[in-house]
Amino acid sequence: MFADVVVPRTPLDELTYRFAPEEPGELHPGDIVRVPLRRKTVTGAVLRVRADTEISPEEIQPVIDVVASQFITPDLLRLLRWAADYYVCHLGEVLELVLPQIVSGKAEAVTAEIGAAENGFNSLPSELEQAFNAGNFGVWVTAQRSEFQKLLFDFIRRAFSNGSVIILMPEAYRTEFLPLLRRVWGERVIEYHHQMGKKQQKAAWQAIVRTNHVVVGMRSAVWLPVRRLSGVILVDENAESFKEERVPCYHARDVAVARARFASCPVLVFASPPSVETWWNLRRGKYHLLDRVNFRIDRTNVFVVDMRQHRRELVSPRALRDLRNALKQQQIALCYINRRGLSRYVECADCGTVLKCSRCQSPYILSGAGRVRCRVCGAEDEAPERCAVCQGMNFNYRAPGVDMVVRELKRLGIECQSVTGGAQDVQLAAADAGATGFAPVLVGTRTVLRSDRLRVPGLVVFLNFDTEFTIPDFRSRERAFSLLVSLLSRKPSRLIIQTTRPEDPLLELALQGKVSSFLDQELKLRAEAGFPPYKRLVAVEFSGEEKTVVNWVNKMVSELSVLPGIELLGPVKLLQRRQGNPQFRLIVKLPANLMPAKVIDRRKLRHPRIRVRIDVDPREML
DNA sequence: AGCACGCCGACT
DNA sequence: GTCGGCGTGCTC
Repeated sequence: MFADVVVPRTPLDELTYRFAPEEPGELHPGDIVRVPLRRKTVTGAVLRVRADTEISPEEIQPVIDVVASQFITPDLLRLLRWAADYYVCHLGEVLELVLPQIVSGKAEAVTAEIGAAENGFNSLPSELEQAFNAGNFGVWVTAQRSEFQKLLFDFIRRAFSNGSVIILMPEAYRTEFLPLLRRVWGERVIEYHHQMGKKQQKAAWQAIVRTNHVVVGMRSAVWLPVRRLSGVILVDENAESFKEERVPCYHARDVAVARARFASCPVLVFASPPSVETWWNLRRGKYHLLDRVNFRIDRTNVFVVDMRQHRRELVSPRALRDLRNALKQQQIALCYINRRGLSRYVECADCGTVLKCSRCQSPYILSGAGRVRCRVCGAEDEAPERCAVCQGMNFNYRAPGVDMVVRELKRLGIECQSVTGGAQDVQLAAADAGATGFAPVLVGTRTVLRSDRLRVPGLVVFLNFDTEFTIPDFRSRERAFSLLVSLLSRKPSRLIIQTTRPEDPLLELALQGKVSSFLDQELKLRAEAGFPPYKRLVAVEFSGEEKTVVNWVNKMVSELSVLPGIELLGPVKLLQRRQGNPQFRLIVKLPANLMPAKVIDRRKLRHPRIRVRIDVDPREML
């Protein structure tokens, strides 16, 4: 008999080994086995057992022994194949996610045990209840926080009486929900994520694979080889951390849905507002909406400031007044700006000349300590005191960042501090403020908003909302809209939106809470332009010595462009980050119903001296 | 990914 | 005549 075995942490697919049925005992798909590979013994997973093979007998090695029988469940085996096909990677790379390094492949023998049956819970919406009864897959979406909180515990109870529940949520939600979950399910609630330290993570993994639990994690938890998956919950599908940056660059939402489909269990998604992809699935009846997506928004404390009236200012008089009031009342005030640093380009206030890089003529970025830096070639220089053309000494700082805002606010006599780190940073700053009785204005990029998610924010100022939706990226309008709507739904005591495009329908629809209208419009735009969800994008990145890469990319472009139904965007040379090899990025647009691996052949892209990285469903175009 | 093989230059 | 640099290619 022969077994097709996949070895984690290798860029390999199945390798065939032989076994005598009586020797290691009978082998099954999902077994964890030890096999010889080269001159070593490695641990792998059996994907398939069969009676014949095309490989010549002298090349075939025997299975050494079985570490754990039927450890990987059939639904997870299907997920492995799906993920390798979808994310255009090897099975070995996906298996690594299921059997991570920390457990070194030594999985314990497993006992299947069903969670304690629980009584006395409220019944779920009938369709969802039916799905649980019949053991059916389905995706249920809720957009209202109150509704989601009502459903959450009943969904878990219902699912947990049947097997394990995997809950995927960002850190900010975890700090809120974990204590509540622990109060009900005690020890059966287990955290699993990368912030918890290797030792703890290993202990969590071993407990989770032994018996049923309520698992709470971020994206990696979606791959856990739980005994029996009976429900998945995904909170805040717009959270950026659901997308993995390393290969395979999976999105936890998509993996969760695929996994639930193979495991035939329901998925509950809290999406406020839903993503365009989810909205499309709701519209065509693939997902079920449990409530409404639109919000009732109280506009009395929301102000849109037309910055065309205040061209030269970073902070409008209205915002300035409110920030001063907030300081006086010791209320938490947040200033949001989309960029870090001081300024993305500097121009002479007198003649309009833009400071440019001496080497490549790209606009210089003003960084701290009076220096300028080129983001294309990495050159760095002393910031000049005078304009080279007219000798003027006044400069305008366009497209300012966090540091510039801090500088400007301080000049205006506003106590403030920048927040750069994670959510904890702001919690700390807030706690600090509570202790000292003084709350400076907090200035930052997205984290500054995320931090305050769980409480009602005080004053929030969007300093330059334009940069949110004018970025040339098909997702930028969706991102800007969801940022605004999720903030509005948290009802800040006062919100100021500074923009030079107050008439943009995006703003009006957000301020009216008309989520469905916006998403419908967005779907129309995506359909017309041929973007997701109507098309699928795959980014292929090449890096290496410039000349070699250019030649190779051109060759790949000519090979890919002849394929039917394929459209190529680029290639584009990416802005260089510090020193290193130049990177080129090619975006392949394919029909949404095609599996990427059916079109993109990894082996053909390979080149000995070029690093190739494939990102399916990239988050950004650049 | 690792790891061996192999073909070239520098050294005993 | 040997050691070791890394470019190339394979793993059942």
